[in-house]
Amino acid sequence: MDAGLSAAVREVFVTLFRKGLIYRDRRLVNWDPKFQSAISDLEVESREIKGSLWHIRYPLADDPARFLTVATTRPETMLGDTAVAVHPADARYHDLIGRDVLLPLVGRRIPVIADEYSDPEKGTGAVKITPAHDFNDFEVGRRHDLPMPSVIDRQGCITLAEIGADSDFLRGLDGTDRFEARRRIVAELERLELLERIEPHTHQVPHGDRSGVPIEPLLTVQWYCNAGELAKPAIAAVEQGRTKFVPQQWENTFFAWLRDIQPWCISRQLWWGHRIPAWYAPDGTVFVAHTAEQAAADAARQFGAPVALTQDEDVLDTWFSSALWPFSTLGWPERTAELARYYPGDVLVTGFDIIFFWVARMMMMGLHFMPDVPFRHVYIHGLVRDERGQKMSKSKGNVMDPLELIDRYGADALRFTICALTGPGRDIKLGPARVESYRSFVTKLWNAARFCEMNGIAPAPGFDPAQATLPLTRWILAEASAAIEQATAALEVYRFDEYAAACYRFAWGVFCDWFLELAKPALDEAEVKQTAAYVLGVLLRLLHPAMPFVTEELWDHLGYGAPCSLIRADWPVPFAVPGAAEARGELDWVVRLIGEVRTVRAEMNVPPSQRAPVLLKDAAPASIARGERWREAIARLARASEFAPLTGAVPAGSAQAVLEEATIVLPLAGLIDLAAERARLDKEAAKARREAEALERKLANAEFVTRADPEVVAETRDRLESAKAEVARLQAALARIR
RNA sequence: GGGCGCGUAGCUCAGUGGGAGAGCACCACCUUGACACGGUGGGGGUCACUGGUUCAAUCCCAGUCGCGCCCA
Repeated sequence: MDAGLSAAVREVFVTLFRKGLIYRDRRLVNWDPKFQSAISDLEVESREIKGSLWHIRYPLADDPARFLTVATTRPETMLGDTAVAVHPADARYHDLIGRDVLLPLVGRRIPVIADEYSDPEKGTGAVKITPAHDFNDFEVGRRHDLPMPSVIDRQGCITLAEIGADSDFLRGLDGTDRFEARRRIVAELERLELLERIEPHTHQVPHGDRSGVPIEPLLTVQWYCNAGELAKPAIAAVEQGRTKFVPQQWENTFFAWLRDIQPWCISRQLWWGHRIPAWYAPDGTVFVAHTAEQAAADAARQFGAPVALTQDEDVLDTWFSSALWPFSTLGWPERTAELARYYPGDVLVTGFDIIFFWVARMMMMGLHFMPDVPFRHVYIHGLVRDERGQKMSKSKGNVMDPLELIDRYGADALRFTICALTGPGRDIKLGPARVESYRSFVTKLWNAARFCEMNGIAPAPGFDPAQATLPLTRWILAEASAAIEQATAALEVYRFDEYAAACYRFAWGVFCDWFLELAKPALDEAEVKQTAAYVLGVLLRLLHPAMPFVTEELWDHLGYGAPCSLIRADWPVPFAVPGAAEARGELDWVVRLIGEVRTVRAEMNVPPSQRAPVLLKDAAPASIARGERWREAIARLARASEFAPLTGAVPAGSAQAVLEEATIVLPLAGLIDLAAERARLDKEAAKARREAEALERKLANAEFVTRADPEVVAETRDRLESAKAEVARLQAALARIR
């Protein structure tokens, strides 16, 4: 054990012991017969077992001809029965309350008691009470002050030590395994005709989650921590928002567990772990101290002479020391500089299954000893499941080895994939196909950077986005700034999926698809090159958390900084760009123009190799001017042989599309099927008409106009105007080719 | 039994009280000057169901059905 952490553990144990928050107690524990140790409630899992409900006749002590029939799932525990309980309101058994029955096989007289634990609906309504081997029975035993003899030992075998034996049958059971004992007891009861019937019964049986064997509740002396007391500040801290769960709904899970927390059994009978700092004098007096020497000194003072002490053999539950992790790792109980700097932490990232085990315990201990919350936020992520949503498990054989995925697709691809799939409060389904598709994105970024490098694009140290003069550069810089804003906002609220999407959209859909394409003819201009380098630098910084290796490589190689400097580079912040709105208006128009032309050509099956003029009819002078400025891009990206305003009539056999006030005319006589073009325009017009009609209906509704937000009404009117205008232009276009 | 979450395009999932989205997959076309791990375009959804609130519901409320998880 690490010396520093051991010191923290001892300090915590001694302090809590002296405050009475740690104590020894004889209670029922979950005993794992395989590991030969107590385990916590959380390490117990219920498994559904197809068992039986044995109905056993318990004769009345003073009227052996009459029976009280009890139903049980564990007949072997009957040796330790000390009562039979019936519900106080159960008329069937009313006259029996207070009388005794004779415990079969054992012959002990045990009372019939009234207790609400007994459920009249279940079994026979009469339930045997074995306080030393059942948690509910233990509580009943406490309420009625019943004896609590143990009849099963730590190995899970019958022991007669506490009940004695006066028959060969009983003596023969001593030391037999609990399940073998069950068989023999059932057989003996049957022989004695005390077994009324056996009913098939499916029920939940507690199993050790690691050992896989049925848990045996055992009455033992263990060390306990008063978790109920320590939980109060932890609950308050979350209620007050000093620690916040993300997603917030997990607070319910946290509260539900802490508000109903049981005494925490912290001792374990294992050979590994922090040994309990408690020493016993020969008479059993316990001395809890930081060291053996201190304990010896305490004992000597108390007894007036030195006495031989033996240290407790048990070790502490691993979660006891884990609970101290947020401060024990920083040197506590020393008041170190690290502790001052790093406690409390900002965020704990973990899975929901750890909320009970670790998060709650770190909260309890942190608040008690520091005393402040150990972290401000607890981010609960989903589980990584296989492609079909199955939990990965070795026995199912559906475990994915991350190293194997990394070998195949790269660490960046795997990391970005998980980031992109991590929605709020949801498990993720991961498979090779998903990783493969995001690998394409890594490659895309790599190729974009390679293209930049080939064109001599290199970071310009003094570059200032505010000095940009061109529509193209102003536009991409404004887009970059918006991407920074989106990515940052997403990360701040732990929306890793939105962060990944914002980066993906900007890098691929804007930077690669449009900026680089539009910049191609202008790559000899310094401002364009510098802007490209600047924006690529923004992208590398934005993507670095999700794609550390590729971004780092490009950062170094392209000269953004020294090797390994990207991780320390400042996170990009949004910036102002002069004339951004105008630039965006222009570029959006160009993109839409090219898009419209592409759509029409593709739908009319015009092959890209077939160039055709792009003519603008009824276009405003500003639109014509815009088109002139982007003549080259329109030619290259819209496969235009020329770009010009249309004067005069639309040539026969033209395809048409509407862009705002203008109609795009593509003279494609002989290349397209005019009937198909008419059908296409018809479809477009019908769509626009449906839209216009829906908006008209809405505006015709007086309630809508008077009660809806005026802004919504105005926006609806605008939309109706443009829909109607589009219908008119499409109809005009149709009329020309009829 | 109590609690939480989920049902939106073929798949995986975002989403918002007012125009249904993305990625992948699919179909068609394309060796257009980084990228076929690519480019361009396209088809595809009664937003599980039933009621209610509202001028307006995929979104809010109630219930039903189905799925998952936690606790007992």
